[in-house]
Amino acid sequence: MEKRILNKFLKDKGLRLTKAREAVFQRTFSYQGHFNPESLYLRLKETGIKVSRASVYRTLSLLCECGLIEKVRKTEEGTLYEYIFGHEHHDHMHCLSCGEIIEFYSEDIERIQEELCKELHFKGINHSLEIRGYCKKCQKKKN
Amino acid sequence: MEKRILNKFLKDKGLRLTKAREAVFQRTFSYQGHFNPESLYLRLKETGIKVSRASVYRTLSLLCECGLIEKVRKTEEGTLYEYIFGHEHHDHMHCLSCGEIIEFYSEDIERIQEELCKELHFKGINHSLEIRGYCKKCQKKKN
DNA sequence: TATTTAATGAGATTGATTCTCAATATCAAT
DNA sequence: ATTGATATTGAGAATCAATCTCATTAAATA
Ligand SMILES: [Mn+2]
Ligand SMILES: [Mn+2]
Ligand SMILES: [Zn+2]
Ligand SMILES: [Zn+2]
Repeated sequence: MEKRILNKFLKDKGLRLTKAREAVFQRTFSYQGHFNPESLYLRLKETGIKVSRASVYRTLSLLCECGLIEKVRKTEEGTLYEYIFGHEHHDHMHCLSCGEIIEFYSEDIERIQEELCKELHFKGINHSLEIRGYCKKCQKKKN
Repeated sequence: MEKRILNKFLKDKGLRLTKAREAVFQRTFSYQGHFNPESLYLRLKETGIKVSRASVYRTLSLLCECGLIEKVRKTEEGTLYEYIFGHEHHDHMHCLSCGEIIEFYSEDIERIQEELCKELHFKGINHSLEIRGYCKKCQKKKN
């Protein structure tokens, strides 16, 4: 399914489905979650697949363009991406201790945001909400 | 008032109130809003005040530590900071066209977040909510 | 003022990302 | 399958924010 989307996207833009792109795509898909370009690059390398960093970056841009993945935010370790195809929109809680990311969704928050936009004459396109703190596990560790 | 906080902070840490720090502090204060290190550095330079980039970065770290400013997020143009002393917590709408930043606050959203954290056994420390889209002005331009 | 120690600036370094460009792979027409 | 047109690749250079190094300078205070 994702492949179909990618194929159409590439064809429409006159781009080719090459081995490098295929490899990055597979690996991206295998994450089904959050990742950064460097870790993806290294995992490809480990597997013995030779794809240059440049191609990794270039392919991730394409995957963003066609809506299969999304930039989440910039971090100290580089841009965090997320595979979003088939995932509903959601927001994140981010554990400052272990890095765990908990996904959540609140209809109420979404609705209130829309109301606020209307009030302020702002045309909202998308948003990100990140709550930073400590996950259950890390709270226990501290005790 | 801010000066008093800064002074106490420096004294407690055995740090000195130097010209470079004073200059960065003044300039930071003058923003009363969002800025990045490079723009601050350039504005200092324009004014004929000689402070190195290194000192700008070092001083901004201190101002963060003592709670007068806060990192908002990393952008293509570097880390975005915000002067927060005396500002209540708020979130942002960010115009993708002109860059304008609209600040807003919703008690309801804050409350729901707390509820969600409780549900998910997450200890929330802080959060950021950014709504991206188009401001009133930029919506008009398009028509 | 002299002494001690923190702070500074210039420039090197790091790390993520992008760019360059010659070599290569892909595709479609033959 | 061969050819030709063109998109893609990888290696390494370039860029840019941020940090680090370290010799020199400035603050604090006795
Ligand atoms: Mn997610
Ligand atoms: Mn703000
Ligand atoms: Zn944790
Ligand atoms: Zn605007």
